[in-house]
Amino acid sequence: MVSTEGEEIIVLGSSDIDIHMISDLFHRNSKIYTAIIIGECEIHYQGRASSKAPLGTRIVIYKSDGSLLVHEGKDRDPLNWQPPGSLCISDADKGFLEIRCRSRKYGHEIVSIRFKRILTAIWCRLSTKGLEVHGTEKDLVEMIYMNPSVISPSAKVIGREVETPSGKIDLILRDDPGNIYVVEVKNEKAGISAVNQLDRYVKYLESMQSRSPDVTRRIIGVLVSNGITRRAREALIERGYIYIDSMSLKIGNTSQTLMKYVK
Amino acid sequence: MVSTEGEEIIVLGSSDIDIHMISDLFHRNSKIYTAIIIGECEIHYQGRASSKAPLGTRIVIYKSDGSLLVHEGKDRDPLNWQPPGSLCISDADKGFLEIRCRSRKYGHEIVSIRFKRILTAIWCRLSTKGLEVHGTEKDLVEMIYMNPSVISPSAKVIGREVETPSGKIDLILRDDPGNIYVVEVKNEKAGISAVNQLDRYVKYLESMQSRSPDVTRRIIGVLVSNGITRRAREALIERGYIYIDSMSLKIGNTSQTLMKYVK
DNA sequence: CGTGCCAGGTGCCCT
DNA sequence: AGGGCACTTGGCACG
Repeated sequence: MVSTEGEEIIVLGSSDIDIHMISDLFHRNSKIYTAIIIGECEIHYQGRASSKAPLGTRIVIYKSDGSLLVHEGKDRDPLNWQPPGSLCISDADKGFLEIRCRSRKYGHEIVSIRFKRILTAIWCRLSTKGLEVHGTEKDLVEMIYMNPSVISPSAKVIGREVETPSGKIDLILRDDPGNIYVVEVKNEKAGISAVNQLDRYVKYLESMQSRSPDVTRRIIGVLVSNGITRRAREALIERGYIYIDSMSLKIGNTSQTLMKYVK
Repeated sequence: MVSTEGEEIIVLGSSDIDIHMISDLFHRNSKIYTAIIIGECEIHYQGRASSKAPLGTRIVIYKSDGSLLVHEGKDRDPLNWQPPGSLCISDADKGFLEIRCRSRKYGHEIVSIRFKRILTAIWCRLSTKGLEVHGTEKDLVEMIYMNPSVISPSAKVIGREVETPSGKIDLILRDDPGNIYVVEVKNEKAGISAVNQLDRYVKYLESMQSRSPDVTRRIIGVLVSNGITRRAREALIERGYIYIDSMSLKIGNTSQTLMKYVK
């Protein structure tokens, strides 16, 4: 058994493996420590869907927040998992370590891991700091919100995160001629669904407008995204909407306007 | 240094830590072995977005398929990562281990991990078997495809995965009276977007039909899903479409029909 | 807590 | 390789 500096980390090598000890550590440490067990195991999952993984060598991680991950030697995503807040019970019966993990969020979900052989088992305290990501869609919306003239020189923001029956509209602008801009922002390459989404918003505003026909304004759909697929662009053009590549905004070209598109 | 059975696994405890050795093993083993390093590190990410993680204790996993994961003590998803096929370069300069990982898929993406302290480092061969998941949407579509009478007693399948400008229609059925059923299947709880999607398909088929007005059939939107949100249900009803809970199908109640909804 | 929706989404399958 | 889409999506923010 290899142990370091006041149980900051506990590492059990293959020569130290005792499944009763592991099972014991597993239960005792789970509130504070993250457990990492590497070994040959079979996995059964039953819940929203179901799966069965044959015997294979995998990494099992049980975090102190109650999330369970089972990783193989490929892919970013775990082979099997259980969401945060799940409860694992380990069991050393019949000479094999078995871990059963129940989800709290999805009451009926269960992952069972049966180890045929354990190569190493580790307990350690990991940080839970998280991080801030920049350059996200929210930032892009914020940028346009602070500088709506990138859409049209005289445009002012008249709405943000506006609720509709079909979803929330990122931004609504109005320029001096009275045109209304419905702006949908995607931080990624826009596909058909983005155009559909924008279309819904425009249609909704048009239907609202038709209920009070005293003021009738032109409603212009604007899609701001980091690229657009061919079919999406076709659908956008067919509906008479406008596409703006987000890169042309990000590089600070704030003088670029949409006036050339508006007759 | 703890090593077992012909390098099936290599475990370096804190007393064995030599960052030059680790850097060396990191480069030498990356094609076959998955590397797991636990220690205090700072992380910088720059790519589609950007992030910076302060000093914290984390697990770094570099899989043999070239995917990189950095996990903290919470959440199912990694704090930082790099997709499969990425290339990591480790560096032991200035007394600190630094790992830089570049994505092939997103050429400009880079994750840099700078270790202040390493608690343990492990190399092992993991399986890459994957698994088959059952109970997915595809299974549900297949089930209805094989047994369309669950939608309407006389219904026959006349289309599957039918391409439209707004996306693919899961199933199209026709019953003896000539009604057309546009079936959208969701394996999860359906929200507004699902209703919008269904609405698009129906509208599209209606527009197709209006082009050839010799045959005019009633087109009925059907949403099959595992639950539905309140607003989605309202929108569905307002448009005159039909909701079927997928559970009522899964439990084998194949005699249940929709005739009560069809006038 | 339900609902809606973005995500550095990822992974799969199709053309 | 690009596109469309499901996912045991996860995670967050808001009513």
